[in-house]
Amino acid sequence: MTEPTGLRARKKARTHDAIADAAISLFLARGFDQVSVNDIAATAEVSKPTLFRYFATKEDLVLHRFADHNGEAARVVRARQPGDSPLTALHRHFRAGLDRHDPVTGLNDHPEVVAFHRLVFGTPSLAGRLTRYLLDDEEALAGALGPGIEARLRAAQVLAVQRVLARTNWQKIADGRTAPEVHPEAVADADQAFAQLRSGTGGTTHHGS
Amino acid sequence: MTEPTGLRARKKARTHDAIADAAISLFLARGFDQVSVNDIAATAEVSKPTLFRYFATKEDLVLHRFADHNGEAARVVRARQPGDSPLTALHRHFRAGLDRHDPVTGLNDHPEVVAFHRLVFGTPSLAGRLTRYLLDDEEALAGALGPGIEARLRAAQVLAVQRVLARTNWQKIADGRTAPEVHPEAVADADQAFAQLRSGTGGTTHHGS
DNA sequence: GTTACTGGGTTAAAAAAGCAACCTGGTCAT
DNA sequence: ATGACCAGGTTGCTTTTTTAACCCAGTAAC
Repeated sequence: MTEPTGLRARKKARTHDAIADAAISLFLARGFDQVSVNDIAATAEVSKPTLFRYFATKEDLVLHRFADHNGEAARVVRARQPGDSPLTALHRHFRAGLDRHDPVTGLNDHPEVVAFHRLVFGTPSLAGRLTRYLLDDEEALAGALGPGIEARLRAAQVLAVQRVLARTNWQKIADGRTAPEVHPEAVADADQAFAQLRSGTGGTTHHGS
Repeated sequence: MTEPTGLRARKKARTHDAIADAAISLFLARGFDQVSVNDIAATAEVSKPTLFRYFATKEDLVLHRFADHNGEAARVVRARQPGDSPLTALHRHFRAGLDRHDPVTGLNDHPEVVAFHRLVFGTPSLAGRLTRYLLDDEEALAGALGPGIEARLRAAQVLAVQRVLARTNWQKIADGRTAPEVHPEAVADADQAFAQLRSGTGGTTHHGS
């Protein structure tokens, strides 16, 4: 199961990281629009075509971290334990993210993470493209939940709820509070949110239907 | 006059250095014959064919430092000031090497350099190949000195003398003395050696003959 | 109102690197 | 002596990267 660690793969990963690191650090230092892709390529010591072979657009240089999580909700649903409803699995997964202070939950007070979030939400083109990622995620989740309009609706609701939860947590962090301090509220909010989702669906859709 | 520093050239230089550094440090740690080229390639994180694209033989992994100086004597002669004899130019150059403790003069007491010399002279295949480098150097110097057998003879004598000087200096260092301490003797030895060379040739061959 | 620059993104060709398989010459068992 | 193995070095093929040139959109200068 171990993916082959040849020279090629190792160097590819390093190049990817070098580009991403150069991009993020330049963006954080000077702002998204004040950095050209040429600057990034130069800093990462790769050519421009190489940069675009690793990242399709300038925005993706920032958003690949979210892209890595793409389809995660769908995966969680598909990999859930027999007997668990999709919502239960998603709830557990979000809760686990909270516990490990996963940045995607908004519950992370590392200065770098906070600055990163400010960068994303403070740059229109980034925030814009981020929503497109969410749409993909939503579509995948819908596919995992089943066919028909009902699944799509529920998928949209779930992701909307998660977005609000993350945004709420991030806001509290941005106001200067610490992650451990906010954690209990975040858990309570999540519990309430998922309970509300469940009431809407009745929680009737179980595995192996 | 600045040589173009493109990405390609920079990365090539880095790869070259990475291989050379990996090789030297492994050789110093375990000895020439106890290290395989596979080890070196793995440590430098390149493939074996790549290693051999940069260095023709395993020996060259050690000797490229000498190879870099290849043809130096010839260059010195060709670039000498008008009015200087070849011997004067070579003498001045050797003297300058002494003053800056250039490792090729043997007058360098840095532990790494000493260990490097011990490696070279203590490994037959290395010492052997080193003489081949000297032969190339000799041929180039002969070409710079002029045509005919006379130039060849003088070239051979010059390089032989330099080799003895370097070896003498190195021996004193190997005996535990410091480079600054040995420096005056080294200068005196060089002066005497070049004086002797001059007496043999009469020093009559001047620039712009 | 062109002209010219800048920035995001692409293309084609050539250099460089990786990989796997091979050749050769030694050494060491059986 | 035969066969297996290892180390130095090579070969052919594929993937990756560089390079330089280009396209298109905005925008500042004249």
